[in-house]
Amino acid sequence: MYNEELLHKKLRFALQKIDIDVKEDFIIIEAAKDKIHGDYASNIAMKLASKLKTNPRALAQQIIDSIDKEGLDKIEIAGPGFINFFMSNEILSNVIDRVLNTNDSFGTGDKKTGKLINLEYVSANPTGDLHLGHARGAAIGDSLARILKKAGYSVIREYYVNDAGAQILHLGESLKARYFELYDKKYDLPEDGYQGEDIIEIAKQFKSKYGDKYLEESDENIEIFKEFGMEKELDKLKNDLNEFRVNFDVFSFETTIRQGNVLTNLANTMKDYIYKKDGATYLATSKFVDDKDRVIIKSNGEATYFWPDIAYHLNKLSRKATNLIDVLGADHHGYINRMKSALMMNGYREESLEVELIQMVRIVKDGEEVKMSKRLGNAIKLRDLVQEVGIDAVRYFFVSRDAATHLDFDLELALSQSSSNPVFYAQYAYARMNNVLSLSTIPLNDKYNLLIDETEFSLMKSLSEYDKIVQDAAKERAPYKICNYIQKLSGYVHEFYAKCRILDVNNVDLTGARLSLIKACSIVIKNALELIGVSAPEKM
RNA sequence: GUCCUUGUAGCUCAGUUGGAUAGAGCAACAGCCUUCUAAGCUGUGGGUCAGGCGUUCGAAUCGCCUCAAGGACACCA
Repeated sequence: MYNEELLHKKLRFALQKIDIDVKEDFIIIEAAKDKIHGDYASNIAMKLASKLKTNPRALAQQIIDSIDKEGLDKIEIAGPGFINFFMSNEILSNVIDRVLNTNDSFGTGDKKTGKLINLEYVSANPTGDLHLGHARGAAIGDSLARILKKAGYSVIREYYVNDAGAQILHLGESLKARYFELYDKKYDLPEDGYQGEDIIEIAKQFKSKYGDKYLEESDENIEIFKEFGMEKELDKLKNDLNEFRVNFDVFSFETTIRQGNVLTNLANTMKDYIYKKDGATYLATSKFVDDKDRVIIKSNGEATYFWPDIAYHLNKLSRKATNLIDVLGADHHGYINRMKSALMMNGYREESLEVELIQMVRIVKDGEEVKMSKRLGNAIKLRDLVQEVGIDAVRYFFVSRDAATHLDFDLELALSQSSSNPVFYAQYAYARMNNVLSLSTIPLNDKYNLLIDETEFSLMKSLSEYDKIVQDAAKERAPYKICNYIQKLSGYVHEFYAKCRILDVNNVDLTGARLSLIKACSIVIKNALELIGVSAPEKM
């Protein structure tokens, strides 16, 4: 049980004693910002006073009188009615043993029963390399998956491949054009075709597999180009993502989803909301939470992206997912309510789908924005960026801020190995702790009453916050909170390191206790870095 | 025009869901290595929390209005 939990419980019992019954999350314990306010504080007396129309300080006194004071050095009323808690050293140092005993699994939350989260992210079309926008979605999606699991949720990580649309046709034609070029034959690159270098590379592979077998001009062989191109592109995506430490449990293909008469059946079950107008088929999403109806089948008979995607979301739900989370680019904003509406037509709650919008990444170079276009093949690729600045820096950079905020990616800063990068700060803290531990021949001990320096208390309090941070980050779908925590803990580590000499052969007891403390710190830093997919180097 | 996101120190961002004197990191300046890694630490300066009105014991946080930036409003994906 961590400190906030303990105080929470104490407060609830105290309130029960004086016949006040409140909901559990009405009680808020917060870490005090200033040391003169103790270690933790609660505003419960003020919140209750306005409800019960009594004096907050008097109420606070009543609560204090009836609270169990074990483990507390002091408890006092301050300001307008805050209750400040001063924890005993023994309670504060409990966390060290808790970390050392649980090790890697420290911070793991209780299993959330009856919940299965399906988390879809990246889902980039296999028509080219991943660019920075995808990379941010990948880093955030993958980190979120790790955090949710740590917090106790069951998670399925999923990638949706649109292998049935016009984009793949363009890919096939672009590949065909490049293949023809290798034989000095002309095949017009379609206007919307892909011009990236990677297509030329794939064309060479195509040639070495099939030779000149598919050089006829007819349109009939386009399928073979589509399939070959997609397979190669998808392999590349998987490789890049894998190297970026981003993984998936399931790849779902559009062609598989709409196999057989899935869409016909769906049209049947949803027929009450489907109508024809101007030769197109519409879905009456505006009957729910959308602001207008949406086309599902164009007048030329082709399905829109939306239509099979409904089938896909229903498919995910049919696999027992209780919560769907889509990590999408901010430009998909208009898509949210139409998909929610479609799901509601099928009897699901609006909340069964949650969308995390990833705001645009703007690339800035020489003070000016660099425009990206995947089609023209001039986009900054994830692979290139990773090669320049390393996986750790890229992942940390993309995750360290709220997904909803715009991200200016300064190309020069990112492409130069810069010591101002916060990831080094954290890794350095870890490496330092690790170095001291490896140098020492003094055994760890649990004489934590010897740890009385300010910086040591900061570390202990920081460690005991970890459980709560993990839960918060999971609940709010906010991986950046882990980064904030890492910075804070690393800062305390550096402060402690600068102020307190750890290894001292003349004081084995204190040294042993300090070694236990820094061992715990190194475990938690590594643990937290793992949640955002960043490595913890033993040496730097 | 409607909707979404954002607006906090020169720059990049936090701010524990309404709490106490608004915080970090860069950048600037001044210090700290005979001792476990100076990729570090300590200190100084830096603020109309975009602006206004309201809600209450209390607002950067909640509500309304205004301003600014970006995005979305397809028989595109």
